[in-house]
Amino acid sequence: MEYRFRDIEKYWQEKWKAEKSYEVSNRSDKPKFYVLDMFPYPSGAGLHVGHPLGYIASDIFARYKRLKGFHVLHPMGYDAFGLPAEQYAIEHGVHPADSTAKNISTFRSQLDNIGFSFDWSREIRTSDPAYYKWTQWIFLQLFDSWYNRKSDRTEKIATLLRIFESEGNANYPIPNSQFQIPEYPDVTFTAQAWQSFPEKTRQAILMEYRVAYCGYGEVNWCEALGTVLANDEVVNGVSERGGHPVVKKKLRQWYLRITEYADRLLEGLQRVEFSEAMKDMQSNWIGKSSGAEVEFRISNKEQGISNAEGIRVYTTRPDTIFGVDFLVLAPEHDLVASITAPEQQEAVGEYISYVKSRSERERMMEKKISGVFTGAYAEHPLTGKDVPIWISEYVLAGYGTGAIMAVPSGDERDLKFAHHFKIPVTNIFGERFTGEEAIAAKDAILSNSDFLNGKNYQQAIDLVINRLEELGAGKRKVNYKIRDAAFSRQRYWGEPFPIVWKDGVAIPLDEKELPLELPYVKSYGPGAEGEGPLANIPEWTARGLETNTMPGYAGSSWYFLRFMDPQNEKEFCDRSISDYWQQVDLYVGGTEHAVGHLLYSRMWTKALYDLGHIGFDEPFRKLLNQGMIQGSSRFIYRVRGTHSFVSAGLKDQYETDELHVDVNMVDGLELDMEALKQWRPEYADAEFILEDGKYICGTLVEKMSKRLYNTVNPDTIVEKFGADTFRMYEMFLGPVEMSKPWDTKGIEGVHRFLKKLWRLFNSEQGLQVSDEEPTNEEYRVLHGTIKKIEEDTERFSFNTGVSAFMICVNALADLKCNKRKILEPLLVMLSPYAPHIAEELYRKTRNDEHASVLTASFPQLEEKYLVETSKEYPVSVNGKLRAQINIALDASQEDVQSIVLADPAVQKWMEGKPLKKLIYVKGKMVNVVV
RNA sequence: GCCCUGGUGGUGAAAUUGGUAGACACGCAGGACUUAAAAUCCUGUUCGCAGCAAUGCGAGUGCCGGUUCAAGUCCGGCCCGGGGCACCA
Repeated sequence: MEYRFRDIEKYWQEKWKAEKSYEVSNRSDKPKFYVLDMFPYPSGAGLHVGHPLGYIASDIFARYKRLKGFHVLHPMGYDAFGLPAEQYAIEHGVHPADSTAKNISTFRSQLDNIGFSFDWSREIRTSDPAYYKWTQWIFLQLFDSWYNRKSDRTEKIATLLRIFESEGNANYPIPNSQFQIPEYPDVTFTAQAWQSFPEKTRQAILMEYRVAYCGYGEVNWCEALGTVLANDEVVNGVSERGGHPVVKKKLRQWYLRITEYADRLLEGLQRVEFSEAMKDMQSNWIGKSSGAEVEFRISNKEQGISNAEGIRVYTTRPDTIFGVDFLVLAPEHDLVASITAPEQQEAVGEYISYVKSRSERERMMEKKISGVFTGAYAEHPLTGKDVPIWISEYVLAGYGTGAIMAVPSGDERDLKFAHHFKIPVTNIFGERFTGEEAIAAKDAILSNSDFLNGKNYQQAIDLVINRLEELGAGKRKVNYKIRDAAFSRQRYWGEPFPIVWKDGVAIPLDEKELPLELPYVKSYGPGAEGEGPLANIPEWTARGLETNTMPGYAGSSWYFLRFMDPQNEKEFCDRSISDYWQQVDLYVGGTEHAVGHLLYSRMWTKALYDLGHIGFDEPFRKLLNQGMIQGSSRFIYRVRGTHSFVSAGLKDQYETDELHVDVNMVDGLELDMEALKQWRPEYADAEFILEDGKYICGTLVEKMSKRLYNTVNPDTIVEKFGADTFRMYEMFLGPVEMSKPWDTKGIEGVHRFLKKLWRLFNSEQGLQVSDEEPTNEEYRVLHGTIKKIEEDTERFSFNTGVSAFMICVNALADLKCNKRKILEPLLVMLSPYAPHIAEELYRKTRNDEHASVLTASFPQLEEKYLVETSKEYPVSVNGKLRAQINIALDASQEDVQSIVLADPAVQKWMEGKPLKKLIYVKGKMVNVVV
């Protein structure tokens, strides 16, 4: 009987579904294990062969853990809110809810084809009101919270109110916010003052503390998409999606105060198993640096402002303070207008408008040295000397204080600036500084620096900060690059905010009013200036409802919790259930979410933990990043202005245009010319210039994308070879973490392996399984495989795992072994990798309609079958392989020595030279040194 | 520029703590079965040299050097590819 994979796979997939084989309860005596994939955005393009890579890996691991006796939670759902569905709606008039539902059903049928063990009864969609009710609820918790720096926890606003009422805010200053609204006080107030504030002022002050807050801020505005984007959605000054230009704009926005969690987000990284690269990416994004804030008093007496204001700068190198030759302010800095000398007014004004005219992108592309002198001077806090104040675009308003002290001898950019504007440079590094290159190294010894002379960075930094603190001119300061996360989008297809605006005050909806459902609209056009489509709905605006919606990462920041208790209508997740499932033990997904989704969900988890809703503060215990499967594109070359296409090897003889063709029309490199003619009308009358009678295509590895005609649909692979072959082949391609181009060549090898396995059981006469007792050799093959599969699966080395099965089956085929006691454990081990064939054969060997590998256990390893009594050891003389000698495994060092030296082959190589040393590495080799 | 990765046959890749480099598979070459094809099976396949042959000798994991009886693996310096960050003071 041949291996009829289509029938087998169809049968088992239906059986699993009918019997709800993969549904899992929330209670068990077994230890738990939670395996989760980053859930997909259901795009219109459907799945290509790259998507399932991670799902297959996680499915193998989930199935493996079940066999190992764990109670495994392995759910799947859809990240269903997002921009592409809305863009599609604008272009095609299809409501996002409809196109999303359609896409989901395509995804589902594609996923079902591959035989995953997801518990579909737990499916969630972030766009489902029953789901986003709780997204809105969590938002309300964040809105009703503040971050208490003293306790280092998220706390209820009520505790802050009590503090304000009893002691004012002297001990709890307004968190560093870039969004202070001028008409409200950015000051400390007493308890009495608080009592006297009108409600509106109180609310405005509270807003400055809330974890989810609304404020005016510079945001990344994308005109083409008509929305605001988060920092991680902007790449090189253009939008990540679509590549549209992005400009800075001041708008009213919702934010998450993730900056308050920066230290805990860093600390938490030490407690999770993420790759070093991932941890680095997150730490760099958070960008913690420590240094000092130093105040320079303005000394330009003629302007009469010397008494009040000073310029605060942030520096990580306060030790170089004696090398300060000038200060530089960001052009947007608040003090620029007030300190500029009359004679410089015009130049400064011109410079500021020049900077405004430059887009973010231009600024990044061409790093020009530019700037202008303000005419003002500051007083050096230690030397009292006058220091000129400049403005330049290389100083960013958003980082530190928006002002720097420039030390040209210690900083490359400052030196270039000094050279460009011919500002004299003070040398504080003695001979080491030649004037050509700045000395940034921390081991440099300071000179020309008063009390810091002869000191290095380590020694000087404490001395100088202490001195500055004594003088009241500076203090220790930690800075972060991370910004509060923009949390609102001027879009339709997202969660509505459960917020009503009344006289400029944000009032949360009552919990009972949730979910606040997204209204059905006919037009998705933007509202007035910076407002979303919801602003066009009279009933919506009449209630004063917020017209922005939440960003894509809102729903995905907590979905792993909802999977634990997906149908709960009373809570987002029952505490006793989340106490059972705890963290996700294995989280599988791509690296593209390193600084977006992964940071946000970590922050939400910490907030929910602080507020007592869950019992753990890191969502993901271990993260496995699967690589991308890239497309291997194929090109044809059209001779310019003709219908002739020239084969790749001859294209240099013509002037040609390179055109993508569908990879599915190309076998290896050879084009199916008939298929091309049928493909599109413009190719119907194509002519070909061939080499060796074939048309050879050009190739390039690039991203797998419909647009490049290099996508391969898993359905076609499954149709041709079966799901088991597909699963094993994706794993066989290489380590899961690695990116690699898809190449169908080679899938035959895996398919052959499954056919060979099938033949071990089946001959023309039907099933042939023997109850004979296996030989020791057969047991050795089995137990060697058990050991290997267990080790490989545990360390996610699925590619070598697949190889181990091949080696095992080859050995059993050579031994003509069809013994039940060998084959059954083999099938159990194989079932995570190739579940359909394993089930089919297992049931047949058991001769029991109800037998299933799903209720089996991973076979127990019996070490005795791994042990051999003696072994052929390689013997090397001076590191060169000279002989193979059979040595008993329990032989002592002395025995080994006499056996080895007695061997004629070894004697020949020693030729009477004295033995210096004999190294016996057990189980590996023997090395004789002469 | 900074940080993180990786570099091994014609190809995808193995080698878990330093211990016979190239497992496993693709491709290729030859053979068996077959009228033929498909399917299946067997043999060979890092490179060079010698031999009818089994085999022997030499070289070999990006390059140069070091540690070690022994290095793909550890250390130092360089070259190249991939990913991330980028006027972050």
